[in-house]
Amino acid sequence: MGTVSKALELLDYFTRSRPLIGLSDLARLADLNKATCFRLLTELAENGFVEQIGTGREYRLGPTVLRLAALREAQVPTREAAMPVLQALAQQTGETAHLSMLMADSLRTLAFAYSAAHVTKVTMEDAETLPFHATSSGLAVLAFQSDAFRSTILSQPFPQLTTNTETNPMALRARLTEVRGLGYAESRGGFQTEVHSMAVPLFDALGRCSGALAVAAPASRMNEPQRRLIRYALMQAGTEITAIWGGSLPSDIATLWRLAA
Amino acid sequence: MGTVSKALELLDYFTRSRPLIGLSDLARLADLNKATCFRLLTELAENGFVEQIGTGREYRLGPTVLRLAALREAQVPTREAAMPVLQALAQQTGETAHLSMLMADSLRTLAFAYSAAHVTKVTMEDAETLPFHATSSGLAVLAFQSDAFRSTILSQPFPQLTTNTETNPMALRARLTEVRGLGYAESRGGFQTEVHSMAVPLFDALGRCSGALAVAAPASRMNEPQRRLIRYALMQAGTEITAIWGGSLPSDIATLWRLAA
DNA sequence: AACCGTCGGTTCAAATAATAAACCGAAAGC
DNA sequence: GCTTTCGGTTTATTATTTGAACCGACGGTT
Repeated sequence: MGTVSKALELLDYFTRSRPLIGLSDLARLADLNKATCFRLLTELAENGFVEQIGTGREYRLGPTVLRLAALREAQVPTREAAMPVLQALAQQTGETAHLSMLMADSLRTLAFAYSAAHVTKVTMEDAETLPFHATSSGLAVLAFQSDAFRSTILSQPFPQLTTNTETNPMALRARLTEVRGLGYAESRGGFQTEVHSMAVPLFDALGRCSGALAVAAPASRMNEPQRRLIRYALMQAGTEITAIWGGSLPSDIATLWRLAA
Repeated sequence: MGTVSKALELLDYFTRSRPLIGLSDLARLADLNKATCFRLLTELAENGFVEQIGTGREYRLGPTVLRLAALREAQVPTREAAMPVLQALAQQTGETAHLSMLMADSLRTLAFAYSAAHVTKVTMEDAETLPFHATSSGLAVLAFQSDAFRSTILSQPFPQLTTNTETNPMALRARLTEVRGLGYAESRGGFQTEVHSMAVPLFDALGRCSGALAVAAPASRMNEPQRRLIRYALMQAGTEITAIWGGSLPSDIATLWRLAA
């Protein structure tokens, strides 16, 4: 791994629940020598990707990321354009909705919306990576990738995150085939016990599946009528976001989703 | 300059008017060997900071910047929180309003808002760097920096951008003193002929001046009543944004702005 | 259809930049 | 006042980056 990647990966340690990180902490987290970490942070800071709060204090993400994001959104409206749909989805289903995107071979949460319908809800405090094998979003996205990409992912070992996590590559392949046939994916406690979720794939302007839209709920509220409601709402919202992105649904998906309506 | 900075600086070549850049073009722009540029781009792409459109085509900013920006905004609401004020300012003055922030020793445009009042207006197509010596925003920000920072900037030679650009360091120092006394800065065609602008400094939670708020108009519309209106609106909006940012105005500025009202 | 320039991408020896351990002084905890 | 940890610095050693030349593919010209 090159130096540049090491520096960029430092940025990944900043999350909603850990927005401020000190030099020594970060060096430990990233398993880097403190001097190395310092030099990388200094370079990031010189370019405004991180900044220090007071004097000799912790680091946090800097203003440059805002500027870059504004440019990206100006060219490819993704997040802002999808937010209203995401919020409507949360409200409509009464559960937590979230949008994830494929970024450099890993699936990351890009945005989420809560519903006020219940006091208990699935919270999304971290901008953490969503494992392909254990989340409905991961399955939805993986199902619609190229064979090559899918095989690369499936050739790596999968951690057993809960007692319900499917880790067998053969069984996962079968589930992916099933997902392609249904047009949506489901996870029942595979990522976190007590959390069930459903997800649909999203497609960009080139017809590639570049993300997923999901609704996650406490297992206790996931009965059959609720599943039907969420499935329907997801397909509607998925169609909408794909359209906003200027993407087009593969014709078989379009058909599946129309039939489900 | 380290490898990391070289990679990060590649991102700076993406602007609103040049959102897609090919490998060879970028290598030329950044004055890098094509192989080096390719390796850096590959690392940036592996981390989602850039992406390629089709196959073997140009590069553009990637989705990772959105995720980082969302995190930054969650911790330090800057852009989103200021947008409504910025839009109101544009509408109120009938001219183009823009917000800039100090990022790693350079002042960059973070957001802008147009007014529909006139067909001719100052457009902000590029997210370019604002020169300290030739823009009202630059003067407003520089006036409120530490002596050390100010001296560093003033020790570098200034390009003569228009016939009205002030490039003499001594004269600039005098103007900065004047800006501190008035609580706002003005530029009459120093950056672009035919563009006059006025700006006020913005302050963050630690009392540091971290950006500026400006209104730019065609020179032909900048008469004395209009100047008064813009000055007043800027001070109002500046107070508001500083408050939203959790910052506090230096007492002398607060006094100046109150008296002007 | 042969030519030309340029594209994105690759190779490999040579050169340069990154690394890690030890070391600061300062501040915080005990 | 002792100990630990902090952010930051120094240094020789080491591994990575670099750049010229090269590749096949593509798009115009002639």
